[in-house]
Amino acid sequence: MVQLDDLDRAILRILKEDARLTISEIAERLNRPESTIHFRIKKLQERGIIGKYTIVLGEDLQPKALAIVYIQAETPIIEDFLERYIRHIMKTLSLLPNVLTVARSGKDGVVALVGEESPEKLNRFVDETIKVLPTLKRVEVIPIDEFGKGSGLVGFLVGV
Amino acid sequence: MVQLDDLDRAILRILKEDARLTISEIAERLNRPESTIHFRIKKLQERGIIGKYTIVLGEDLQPKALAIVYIQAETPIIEDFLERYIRHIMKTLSLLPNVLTVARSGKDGVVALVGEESPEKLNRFVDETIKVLPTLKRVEVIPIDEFGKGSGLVGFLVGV
DNA sequence: TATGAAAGACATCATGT
DNA sequence: ACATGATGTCTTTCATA
Repeated sequence: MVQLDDLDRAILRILKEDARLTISEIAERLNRPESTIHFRIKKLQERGIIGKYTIVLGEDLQPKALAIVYIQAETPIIEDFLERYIRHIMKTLSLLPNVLTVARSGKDGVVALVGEESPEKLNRFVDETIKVLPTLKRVEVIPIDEFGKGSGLVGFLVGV
Repeated sequence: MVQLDDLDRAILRILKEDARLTISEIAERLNRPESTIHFRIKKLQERGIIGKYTIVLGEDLQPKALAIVYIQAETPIIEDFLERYIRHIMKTLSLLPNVLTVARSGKDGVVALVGEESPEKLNRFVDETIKVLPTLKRVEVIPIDEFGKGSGLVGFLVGV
């Protein structure tokens, strides 16, 4: 199992806020020697607790209108067809730049997080790209109007 | 407007992959002088196109079972009550560590991304913490079983 | 595992093309 | 936009506890 002490957690929280702080700065904030911070971070990386370092893009590049789209396919006679059809939908959606996330939901479902410049474009996208997919039992669109927690995820997901 | 040329985009893509690469390494990959890369990155930061540098936590710290939970509140006689009630729900959920994201959806809706160690715990959480909220018209649980795109978001959102 | 010190690598900045 | 060089800072390593 994963064992983290207070120092590890403190370091992780600081890096989450700003991964570009230097070891010396972190050391200063936590009142520890640089070599200790360096050692801990190295271990956290080796243990895979720090998965990777990345950037979050700013608001200018983020889509202004977001929605979660839940798709449910009709259950066909042949079970194997459903499986391949779901995979196909996921693959297709994944290739679109305005589809930020694609995930499977149960045997016959797919959820996607979709972003567009405006609510109108978003609706059009859903109508013209998703609702036209054949043999869908259900398409549910859940608009996202304002984040209360985790708003950073858009800048994290959006591509260039 | 946001204007990015190919070099900017190339740099952003590289930093998204690994924000700890040195300027010299990036310069080498893109066959450009270090000074140019340094200049571009500085500009990207100043322009707010690079919002922040952060870390993504590894799988060990991530919840194994995920679901999107969509809550719709009953529309009350007094309009202002709905507004405050929705805000209250969002605030409450935001404080819970296993609630990774909270967002508003329309006038009467809240969407949350919830994570737990196991599907059983996840169900229990939904039953005991969400479904018990008063005056809900609807609670929809969309399980997330497997990511096709954007899987990194869990490690990005999870706390320590 | 923690620490201190020392060596090497790096970012940063100024200047000029 | 690119090149070069000077400077100071940071990372990294290693010896020691």
